[in-house]
Amino acid sequence: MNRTSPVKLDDCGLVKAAEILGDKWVLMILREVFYGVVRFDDIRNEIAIPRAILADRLKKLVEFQILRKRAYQEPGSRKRFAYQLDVAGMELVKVMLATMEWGDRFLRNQPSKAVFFDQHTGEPAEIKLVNQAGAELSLADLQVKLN
Amino acid sequence: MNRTSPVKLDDCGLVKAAEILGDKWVLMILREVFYGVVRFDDIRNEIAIPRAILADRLKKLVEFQILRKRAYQEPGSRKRFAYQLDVAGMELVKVMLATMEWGDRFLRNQPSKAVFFDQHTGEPAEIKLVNQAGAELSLADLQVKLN
DNA sequence: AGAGCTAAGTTTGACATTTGAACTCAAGTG
DNA sequence: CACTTGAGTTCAAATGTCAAACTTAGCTCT
Repeated sequence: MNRTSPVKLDDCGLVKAAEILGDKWVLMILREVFYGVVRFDDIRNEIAIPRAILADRLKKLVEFQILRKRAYQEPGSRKRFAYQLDVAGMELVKVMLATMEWGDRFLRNQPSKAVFFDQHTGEPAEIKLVNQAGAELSLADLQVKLN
Repeated sequence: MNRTSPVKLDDCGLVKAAEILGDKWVLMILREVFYGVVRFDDIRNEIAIPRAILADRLKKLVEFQILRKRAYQEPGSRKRFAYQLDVAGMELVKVMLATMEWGDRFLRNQPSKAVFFDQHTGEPAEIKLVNQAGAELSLADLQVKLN
């Protein structure tokens, strides 16, 4: 039982992350982009998000270099825009997969419809909390140290 | 470039998770609880959340069995309530740590103030995306299969 | 060249949520 | 018994969200 947390809000990555990722539309947009749905109207059709909100959130995601906006042209079609994963976006893969797994397990109570594999070996890929030896840990095994 | 995602919204754990975790206050409340700050007014002092919002979010978190509300009594003090992690809440550890790491790296651009260790061996604990052999994978190594 | 279509937005005004401040209420304490 | 404290509720004002209508630029068709 602590009365205060050991890390100040300004020094906490989770707090900073919450300002962007703590929004249901942001998470749903990112889901689409991870699945390769990258155009304004395609995203809108998928998740039924209001246009103004989608425009606003995409702008934010681009600002934070989670997505980048690129013009592209399909053969025989006019120029359009695609919102692709930028560096910070690609590195969200662990957050996204951990969240998806948790949601499947505790909110859907069903095995995930989408399973991810190492495309080189064909083995299933997993998110794990491990020590240096590779042994899996749970919350109770952890200890915090401060820098 | 896909026009639609391979998984329907209703079948997606991430979409369900977004309905709860897609809220900045929920993430900040959970941060506090993970750090052992578990009382209404203590949480409020830490993160400056409006009372009405805190009451509302705690209620939701209890409904979804992420937290549970317990009366307890400190010696020489009156009865109070604590919001502790429930089953689904403990299993959020990977989501929380992955999010914290990402925030430290891409939004703070600094090493995390809090580092987590395996308390049995003293080794640092890490969140990893791995194949069955334990080799680390990145987004580009992944392939999706559908159930 | 002009009319029409389409992707990607912006604007609008109604509706819902959030906010900070004030209030409540029950259980101890001096 | 008056006072404090933890854990909320209630309230009006500010802010955010929504669906529908509008805008704009670049093709395409004739």
